Amino acid sequence: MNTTLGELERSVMDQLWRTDGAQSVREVHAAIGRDRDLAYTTVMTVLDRLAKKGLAVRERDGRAYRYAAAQSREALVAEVMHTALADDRAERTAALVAFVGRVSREDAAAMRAALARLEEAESQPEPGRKRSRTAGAR
Amino acid sequence: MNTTLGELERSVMDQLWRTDGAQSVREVHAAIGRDRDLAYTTVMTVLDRLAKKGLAVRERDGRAYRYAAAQSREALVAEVMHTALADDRAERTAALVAFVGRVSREDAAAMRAALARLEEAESQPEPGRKRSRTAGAR
DNA sequence: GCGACACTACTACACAGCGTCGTACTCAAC
DNA sequence: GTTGAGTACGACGCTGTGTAGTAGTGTCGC
Repeated sequence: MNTTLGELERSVMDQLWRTDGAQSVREVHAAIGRDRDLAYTTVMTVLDRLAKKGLAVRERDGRAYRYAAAQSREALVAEVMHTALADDRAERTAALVAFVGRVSREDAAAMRAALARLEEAESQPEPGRKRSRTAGAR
Repeated sequence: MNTTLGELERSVMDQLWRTDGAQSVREVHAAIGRDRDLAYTTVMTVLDRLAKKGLAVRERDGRAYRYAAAQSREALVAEVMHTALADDRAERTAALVAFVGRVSREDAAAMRAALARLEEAESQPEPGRKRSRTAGAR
């Protein structure tokens, strides 16, 4: 899946993420159109392309379709970051080191916490304990 | 800077990274040409575009130019990963958590080590100690 | 000094992705 | 059956990328 989004595509995805449930083309059009003047069909086309790329999913609602983001924004970002990494072990490590080397203090703290939780989860593989854990999409 | 590379552009960058010093168009062409049959000027054009994008730097060498990668592969990967992250604090954190949540064991270890070194470097800001540290580009 | 060479600069063309719409077709409700 | 909302499909221009040819220019051997 090509995750390189254009500007309008990104705006539309933002709108999908901004709202919880699925939205009709008209709703997305209305929301996006507040800033930019776009034809209804333009938004429809973008939504259609997004669905074809797998970034959005759609469901029938009577005659119309309703669109929703296929995955949360953070999941997509994480995926992009992962695909940026090479396959080669040494190169992955080098890139990760370079990445970590320039994150902000807050970012570093967030990563430490996440890593700690990861370790914790691995060290006690009892399926009985129902930890809330990271819980992918919100 | 647009870091979305095409396939050939990526091959050329790989070749630049593979070798230490700067390379002439002819050298890059020869190296790339082992796998694919390309015209000399094709490679030259790509190298030129890469330089215009800031991904490669070139220096005169007599009549010819010699090209080298502007930054190490890991630095570029790290940059791509950074630009993937949003500006919004909460979103950054969420994305980082999602990212960390699906790294391999080795990746996690590498990140832990890098974070530890980061912390260590911050906790003792004595400028006297010349630590070798991560040493950005190689 | 001049021609052969080696390079670079400039230009071009096809194809794909994205922004942007228009038009035709299809149902359901009057 | 007419109308209105919505979808499907096609289209056009622009930009980026893969690919390469041709012209211009400086260097080197004779």
